[in-house]
Amino acid sequence: MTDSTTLQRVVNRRLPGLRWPGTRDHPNPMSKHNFFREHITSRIAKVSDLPAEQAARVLEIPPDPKLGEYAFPCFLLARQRKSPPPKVASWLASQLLCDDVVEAVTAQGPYVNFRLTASSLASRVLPEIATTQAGYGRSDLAATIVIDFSSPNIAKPLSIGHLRSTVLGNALGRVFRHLGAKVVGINHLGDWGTQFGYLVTGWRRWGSEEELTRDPIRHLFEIYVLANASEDPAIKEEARATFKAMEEGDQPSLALWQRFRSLSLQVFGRFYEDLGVTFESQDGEAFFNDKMEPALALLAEKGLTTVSDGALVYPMGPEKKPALLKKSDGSTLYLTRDLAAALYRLKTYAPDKVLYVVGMPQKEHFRELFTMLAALDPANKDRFVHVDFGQYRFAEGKMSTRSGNVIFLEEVVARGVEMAKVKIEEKNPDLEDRETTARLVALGAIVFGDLVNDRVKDIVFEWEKVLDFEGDTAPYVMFAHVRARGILRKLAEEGVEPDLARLQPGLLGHEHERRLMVALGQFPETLDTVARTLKPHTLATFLLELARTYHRFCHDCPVLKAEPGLKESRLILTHAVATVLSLGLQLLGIRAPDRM
RNA sequence: GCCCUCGUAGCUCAGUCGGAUAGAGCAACGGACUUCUAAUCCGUGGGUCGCAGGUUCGAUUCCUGUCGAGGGCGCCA
Repeated sequence: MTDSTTLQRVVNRRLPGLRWPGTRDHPNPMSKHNFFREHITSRIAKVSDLPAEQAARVLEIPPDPKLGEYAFPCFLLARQRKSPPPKVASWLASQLLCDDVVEAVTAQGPYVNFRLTASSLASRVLPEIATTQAGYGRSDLAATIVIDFSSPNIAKPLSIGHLRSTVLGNALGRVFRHLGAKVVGINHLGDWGTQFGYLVTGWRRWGSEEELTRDPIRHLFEIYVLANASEDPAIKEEARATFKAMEEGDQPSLALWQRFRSLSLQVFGRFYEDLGVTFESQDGEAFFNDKMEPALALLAEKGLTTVSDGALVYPMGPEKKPALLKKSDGSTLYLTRDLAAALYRLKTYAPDKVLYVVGMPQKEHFRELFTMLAALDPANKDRFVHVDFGQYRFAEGKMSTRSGNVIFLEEVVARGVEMAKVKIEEKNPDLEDRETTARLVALGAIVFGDLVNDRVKDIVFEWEKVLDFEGDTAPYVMFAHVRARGILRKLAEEGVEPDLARLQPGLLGHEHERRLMVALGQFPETLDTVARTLKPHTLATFLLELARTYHRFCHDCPVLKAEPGLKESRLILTHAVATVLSLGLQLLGIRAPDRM
């Protein structure tokens, strides 16, 4: 019942700005329903005969908030009227009178700037947040979205490289769920292949129950490395034979494999729990073992495959560049498994979109896969998206598992937690449950430090940066949240709770207060941008900006000691900020502590 | 050789649809805690947006070329 055009319809109605990679249209993200925007553009339309829709398309946010909340560039209008833009701007400004929404209309060069009244800002934004709470910014995107993410290899330790796919997929899933989509998270585990022949062979020679209990992944990895590095042809031969036997259902070997798999899942599970990562399915490559032949048959039926040098290939594009589906010895490949998996997912979940959160190096692989899927069914054309991302590297060069210069996730977390404990000792030694808070802070810093970067870029790994808790970091955002919670707590002790009935919107006219409200009002649009671009870093930078403004507010605008009326109003504002900071972090997979 | 991505302050990065004097953080220097947590705030210095063309009233943004970095290119995943 759902196909990509249905989604596009749904998306266009609900989120006009939502554009999926690979599509041609560039609808204006800012045209999303927004009271202030509509108010301003409808008034411009009334006096200038420029359609409101067109005015909305160019209405922008001024570079300096001092200029106002919105700005209308007059270049288009100027051309229509054959008159210089600054002249048109001052004419337009003179035609637009202030009202209870717009406090000042000023022409500045070719722009007309609009400054909103504090009372309209406050009465539009604050009640909405107060009533919707953690549901603020929710939408009803009626779509099913499958997200393939994290997908580590079993029996190997997680490295910092696994972090990207995991946190990106998690954040995207959370945002889409918030926007109303049904999200199917899939951990497509690397749990099959010749490597497991080596692992089982190695285990039979060097395996130790004791070591396996103590640190399963480390032990299995040692064995794997040992077996792989071995020059002994007998080991190589045994490994090959073992895997072949596994494929044919050899019970003793499969039992071992099953055990290693579940031990790995247990270890990964602790990390996923920390990050609030959940999956609807953890079916890995092995699961698709028996689903490849039918998939290949489907392709063959349509005459899409050919045989070349004894191998089964799919010829790509006009140059017929072959994508290899079956080796000349008859064994299958990564692409074959992904094809089977994709078809299975289509059948099982009937998704509108399937996102693969996988690194940039596999771009070509997905291009091949998506081309084949589109050839099978034209409806698949825009359904599949490779959410690609850059790699972690050192300033000196690349990380490489083989040469051993990798950073393991476990170590990053451990050092982060230690660092956070030192910081707590120094800043807030009376804090209860320091272990938990230190963990939240460290994990937040690591996750945020990743997500704050545009995913297409490589990330230079530096310990000092990962362990930094000041400046543009998760702890900075968390601390703003902690300050807000502190104020709420103090006032609660006085018996004062945030109460919309006591909001006096006209009093929140301080520059910091205005900026806070503007930012809070932009939260829903920010979520749409994340969904549209599949780039959570927009939300991360939004949160930094909101936190920064709130820290300034804390510095200059006392709540407890404010006059009656202003005090209650600032309390409501503080509550709204706390709500959005905590919600925003949560959508990134980060839990915000109440104290730190 | 062909294809993909990136290049913005000393360093790490933002910059929305092409729009106003290109913004943060770190590092450096100078200020602000008897006050709701100073993991904070304020100030100073720091830029040929890799380079050259093109499109445009207007380009960090779009196009072409070029240089630099990284990645990919039939029997790995």
